[in-house]
Amino acid sequence: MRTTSIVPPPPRKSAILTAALAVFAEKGIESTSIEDICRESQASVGSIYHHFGNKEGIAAALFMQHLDEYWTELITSAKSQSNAQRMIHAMLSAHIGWITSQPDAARYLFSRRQVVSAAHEQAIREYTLSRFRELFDVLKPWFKAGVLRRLPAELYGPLLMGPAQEYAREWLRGCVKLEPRKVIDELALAAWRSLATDPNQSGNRGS
Amino acid sequence: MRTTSIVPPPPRKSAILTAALAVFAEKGIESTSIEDICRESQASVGSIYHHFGNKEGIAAALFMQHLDEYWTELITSAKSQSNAQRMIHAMLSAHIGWITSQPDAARYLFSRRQVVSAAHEQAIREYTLSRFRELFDVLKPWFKAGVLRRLPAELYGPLLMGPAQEYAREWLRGCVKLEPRKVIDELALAAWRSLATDPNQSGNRGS
Amino acid sequence: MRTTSIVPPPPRKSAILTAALAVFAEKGIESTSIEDICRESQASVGSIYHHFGNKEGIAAALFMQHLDEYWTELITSAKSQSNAQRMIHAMLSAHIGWITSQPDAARYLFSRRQVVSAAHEQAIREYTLSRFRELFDVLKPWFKAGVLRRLPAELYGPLLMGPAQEYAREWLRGCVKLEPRKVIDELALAAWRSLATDPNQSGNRGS
Amino acid sequence: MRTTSIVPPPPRKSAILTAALAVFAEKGIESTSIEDICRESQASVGSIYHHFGNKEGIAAALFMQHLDEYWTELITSAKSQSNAQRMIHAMLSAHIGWITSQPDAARYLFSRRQVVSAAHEQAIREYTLSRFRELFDVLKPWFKAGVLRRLPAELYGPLLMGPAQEYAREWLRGCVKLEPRKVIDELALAAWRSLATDPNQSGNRGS
DNA sequence: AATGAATGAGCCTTCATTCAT
DNA sequence: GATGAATGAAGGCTCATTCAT
Repeated sequence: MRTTSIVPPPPRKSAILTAALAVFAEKGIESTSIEDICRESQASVGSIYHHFGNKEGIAAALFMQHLDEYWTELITSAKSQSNAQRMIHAMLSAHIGWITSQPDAARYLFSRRQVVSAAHEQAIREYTLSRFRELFDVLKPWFKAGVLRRLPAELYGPLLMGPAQEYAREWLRGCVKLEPRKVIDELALAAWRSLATDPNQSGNRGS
Repeated sequence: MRTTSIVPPPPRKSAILTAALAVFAEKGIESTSIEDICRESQASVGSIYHHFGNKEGIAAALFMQHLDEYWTELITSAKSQSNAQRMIHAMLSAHIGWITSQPDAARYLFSRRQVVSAAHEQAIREYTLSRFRELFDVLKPWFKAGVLRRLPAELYGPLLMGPAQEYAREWLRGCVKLEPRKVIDELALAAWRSLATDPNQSGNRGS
Repeated sequence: MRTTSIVPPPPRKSAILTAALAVFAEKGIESTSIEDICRESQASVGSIYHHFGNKEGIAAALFMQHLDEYWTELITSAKSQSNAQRMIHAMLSAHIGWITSQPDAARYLFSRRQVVSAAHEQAIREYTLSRFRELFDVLKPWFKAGVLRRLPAELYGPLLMGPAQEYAREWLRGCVKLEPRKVIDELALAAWRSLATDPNQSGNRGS
Repeated sequence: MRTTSIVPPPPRKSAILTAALAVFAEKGIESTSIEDICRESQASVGSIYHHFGNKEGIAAALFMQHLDEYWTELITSAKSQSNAQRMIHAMLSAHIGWITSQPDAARYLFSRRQVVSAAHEQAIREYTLSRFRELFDVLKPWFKAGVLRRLPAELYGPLLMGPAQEYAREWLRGCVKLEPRKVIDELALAAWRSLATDPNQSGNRGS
């Protein structure tokens, strides 16, 4: 009886994705050659094209995978709290945590405005919008209670995540010394103050 | 005697810069070929190399030129105010105003993480840092007066400009309907709340 | 006992041939990829290689099969007549008829100079020559009787079939409106006039 | 004073065309790689693309150039005669002569159905049609005089040139021993008999 | 200053073919 | 018999850059 006690090498397809992420994160999609990915993944050119069709196929698969993980973590963390201010803090914490634990994925998703094809661009936008709405539903009670401010929809993203994104971009580029962990509270505070009706309240009102 | 005693910039050279900005903004530096710039500028390959040495030469010249214009505008606007909150508002206003009036330059500077060569990268970082300090000097009185909060240096950028940058990126990509003008007050408020010791104060304390 | 004592051709194998003919006829052998044939035939790559060894194997099998059908029809039609002019007419009729009823096969055989490998090239040439001789034997009496002209051997093909081939090529390319049926008589007449000793005779002399 | 007594090497562009013709004629367009053309022409890849845009660009330029030469020769030869039968003979003679003197060009134009792109295909068809009409004008008097038969337009090409084309294809493939010169009279006779109202007349009627 | 022909390394992609299951 | 993952050589084409004029 074979028990395959040795874990089989990760199937080619995922090896390619892993390799691609590393190289994409380092040099960007455009500057990454297929050969780079071959070298890093130990796969042949043919194999890559067999699984992903073309370079953009890899980029898109990678993007969707990590985007999904990111959002899931973000929303999960929000749902785990029952107070507006803590929710916001949890999200910022999750955001910074995700970036810290998966810097390559973060670099790939956020650090550069990667040009995934127009077709995928659309899919990504729709996906993002739907997750955003999901997140909004979680926060809805606090909007209704007047704890969080009513604003033009397109401002929520920037106010909530803008500072964190700006910080993250710098950190991911490696030119920031300040530790991410020590920054969460500040970023969360900024987001809270920007979004709260009364920035001095703790957000417990309503509960 | 010539009417203009100062020799006007050679029309070719500036035509090339103008063309380059347009194409760089649209497709990014990497995806832009010299031929693209030829087409757009009506100049020949040789002409471009004669004036700029190589592609990176164009990119760098363009980058420094617009980065300088941007910072000058930002700092000038800050200096024109004598109240912390108004300073912050003026800066956000200048930021959004600049982006609105020069979208291509903004796209080139902010929308993608453009890879200008390592050599210039360093120069750009130093330049940015020095202008940042200049800006800080303008705000220094309010820090001393306790109106603005003392924070880790690397957080000021994100808190002040993060939301605006995040919004601008979206707007520059063309997928935001909300008018930039209508957003300034909110972004300024968010920055103020994030940076002020007491977000409810107007920032006049101290003067 | 099975109803059909002769094992029917494996459906896969013939499905592959059918698919290959369609694609070869449309794009030519060289421009057809194995994957094209897979798509068209619903067979897997492995299956194709199992049955035919390689691409050329398919091309050759297909070529011989249809070449054989073509010649058989041509010769049979000639044999069915007992008068030189009618023989020629019958052949032209068979030629045009075959092309009309099997345009893909005709396109494959005639429309382009398909490059089947040198090895098969030789086999094809020999086969063609032998069938040509067979055809000649049928016409031999009329040569002996002086009804048909003695010419350099290599001219019989062109004089007999040249106009029809030229017409067929155009028709197969789809840029001819004139109906094939209406053209047979003319082509047959041209062939007759070209080959007959006395083009005004009907070809009955001698019988 | 430099007199450039040595003839300057043919400019790159025409060297490329010459080389391409040789290789295309030998292996066909599809089987010819750009590298083949580089080797044969001593030009660099870049040079080729600079002048012709892509492989098809070379193919098209080559095709038009030789097609034009061919037709010009054909029509000129027809115009030089004042008798229908001699005209036909002259055309066949020109056809065979052209093929003999420029076998590579002939192989390229006639031997295989080369796939020049759909766009050029159209241009070629139109060009051919216009030259065909030109040729027709030369023959028109003999049609009016009843010396040449009225037939469906699409049959003239096949009847006039079909046998010659068929012969030429074989000769160009190198598998015909019969000398082209000795064949002209026969091909011309066949064409004459096919097209003449009375194949036994010499075509002088009317003059 | 300006032009554009020439260069050649390098990139993305295709494709026939093999082979383990 | 059938499947499809894997391979890697080869091809078309792009592009930054040089240089003679």
